[in-house]
Amino acid sequence: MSEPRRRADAVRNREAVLDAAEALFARGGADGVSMNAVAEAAGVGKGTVFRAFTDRTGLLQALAERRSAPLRQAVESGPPPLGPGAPPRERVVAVLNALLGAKLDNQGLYLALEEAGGAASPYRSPSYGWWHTVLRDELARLTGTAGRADFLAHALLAAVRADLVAHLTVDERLPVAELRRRLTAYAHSVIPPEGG
Amino acid sequence: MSEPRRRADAVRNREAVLDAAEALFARGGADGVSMNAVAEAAGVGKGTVFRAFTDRTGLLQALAERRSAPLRQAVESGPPPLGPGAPPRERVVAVLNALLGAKLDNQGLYLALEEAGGAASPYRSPSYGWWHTVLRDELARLTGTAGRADFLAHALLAAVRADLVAHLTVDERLPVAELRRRLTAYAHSVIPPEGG
DNA sequence: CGACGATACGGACCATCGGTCCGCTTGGCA
DNA sequence: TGCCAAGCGGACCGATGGTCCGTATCGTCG
Repeated sequence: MSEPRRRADAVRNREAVLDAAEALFARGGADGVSMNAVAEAAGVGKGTVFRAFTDRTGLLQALAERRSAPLRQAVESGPPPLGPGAPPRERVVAVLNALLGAKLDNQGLYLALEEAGGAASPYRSPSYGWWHTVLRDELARLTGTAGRADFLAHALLAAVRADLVAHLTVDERLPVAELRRRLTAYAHSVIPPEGG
Repeated sequence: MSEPRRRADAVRNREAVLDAAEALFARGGADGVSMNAVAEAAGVGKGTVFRAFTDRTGLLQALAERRSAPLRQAVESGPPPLGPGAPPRERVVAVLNALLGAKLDNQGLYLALEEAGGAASPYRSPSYGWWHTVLRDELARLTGTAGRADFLAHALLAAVRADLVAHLTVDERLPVAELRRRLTAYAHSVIPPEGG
């Protein structure tokens, strides 16, 4: 069961690749961030990148994982309203807004991550499952049927998808503050009241 | 201003390509439908495909256009509840359900269409704009502020995105009837009441 | 400390894909 | 019937994700 021990240089390189890729996404946006570019920026061979992350999707997921770790931590065990304990309505809205924030920073990364189809569909990533579970469980405390909470969670997450967010802020030039306001209003109107 | 007249063989070939591509998507799903494959299946050179449709996105959009023309027609000038005239709530729900139906048939096509990023983002296609306008205008009759209706329309459309639909029906094995029920319930709960 | 096997490196290499180019063919009009 | 613009097709191109394998390095054990 124990992991077979990783060599020191492998660990070091993995970190370097992660850093380089993060920088590339932060700087240029989504385009131009090819695996070749990442390897070069990290000062590492291409094979090294693929050994560390299996494929492009693996790299993107690891990257997103690292970037959103604090947020997940806050949701898992931080103080309300993000952490457990707040009334369901408030917590769901807080989580959605936090997620929106993550997509706004890291636009390039999340665009790349959600673009993939087939086996790499965003819906198949463990990360999506995690967020969906959090929302669903919280919503289940408000709605009668489980199926309802389940679909509602999907719908709410769909409203903060990276490409929609990018479209609204970049193409339509909707100010971020306004976007936040609309998302919040929408979420409030969607989430059923306390009385089920 | 007049279109420069198209040669007969060009028209014929265009149709052949459309048919071949449609068949490919209907049969195999999204994968394997490369431009090369389409050209070959149509019994036509690759250059011909690109002259007729400019690029891959053009082909996909033309394809989707053709497949959904009757639906658009029905929404534009058909009988209620899909056509104009029905109460906003019912019409919006009807349109969403119709859209869901279109994504369920033609899964491969819509998956391919929504996968694209960058300049070919689904949100930049005229088709999306059209559906969004329809929903927004209808919703605007119910909500106070325009911005609210606008975002709500986006959110509702996001709930029937091809990859989400595929995830629910294929991965989660959610029966189509159940999906329809949940979508309808969700839409009803989201759309503000008449007095809104 | 030396040596040996497992692990990792790197970049040449490969297959595939969307898209372009251009010499040849064909349709349509006078 | 002859001319020429419109169209054809498939070889070709550049980029990309992913693989392969000879070589270098790590870490351990005697």
